[in-house]
Amino acid sequence: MPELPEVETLCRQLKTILPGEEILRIEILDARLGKIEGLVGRRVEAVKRRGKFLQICISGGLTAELHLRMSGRLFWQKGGVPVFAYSRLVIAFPAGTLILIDPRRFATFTVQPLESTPALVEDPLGGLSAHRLREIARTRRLPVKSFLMDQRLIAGIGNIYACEILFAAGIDPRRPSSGLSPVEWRKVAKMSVAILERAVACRGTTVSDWRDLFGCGGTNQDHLAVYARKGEICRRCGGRIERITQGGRGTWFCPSCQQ
DNA sequence: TATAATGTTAGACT
DNA sequence: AAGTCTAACATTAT
Repeated sequence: MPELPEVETLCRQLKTILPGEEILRIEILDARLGKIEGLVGRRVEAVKRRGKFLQICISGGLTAELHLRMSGRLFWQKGGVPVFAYSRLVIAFPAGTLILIDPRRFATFTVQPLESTPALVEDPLGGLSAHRLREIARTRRLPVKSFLMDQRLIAGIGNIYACEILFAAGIDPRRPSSGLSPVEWRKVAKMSVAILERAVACRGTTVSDWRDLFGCGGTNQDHLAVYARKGEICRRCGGRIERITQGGRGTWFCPSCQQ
């Protein structure tokens, strides 16, 4: 479910709550998450985002990393003991309780020493270098849409935003990455930053079930040009949006606007 | 009942 | 060896 803008939304909200809070209790409700040890009694020092990972830095040199994968959601509850369907993890603080909801159970939560997490290759929120993108892509023949979604290359872009970025850049998602011109890479870089920053400003895209930390939906779905719009009219050219499958995922695009 | 869903990855194949 | 593709993970909704 969550891509960079959604995780960034949660991160910004958690930053206003967690730093300084002591971890009072951790409840694991899904054994798939594994054992979590050494956190109770420690204090949250910072909250950060690393691609689609949410990092909670803990006193004593530990970092807890949460990845929501496809269906994970994070809720903040003040007072009471809320019981949601599909609750998988509960972390209690003096100020309230953090709850992981995850129907499909793909989410992961791991605790590691502070500096053991690898640095990102590129994070589009800090701006993207078109030149650098082109350099990474030079030897790769995979479709540019799959390229944008490869987390080892660029961190944070998932299926919705990859489709939207390529529409905004006017590029056919099937093009081999190595075949884009410098001008085209400049468009991709520029649109990646623009699309993601707007989505952050909108607090994410709620097409089915995304909710922020306080249960509110985002508003970026109002800006979607192609995602999940198969058969609908392209607002730029009046043609029809098509859906194809790439790497097992749906890709929506406008064949006449994207060449 | 079959398909697809905002993610990642192990293993197979080239 | 490195790049790319496929199936699998678990569950719900259409």
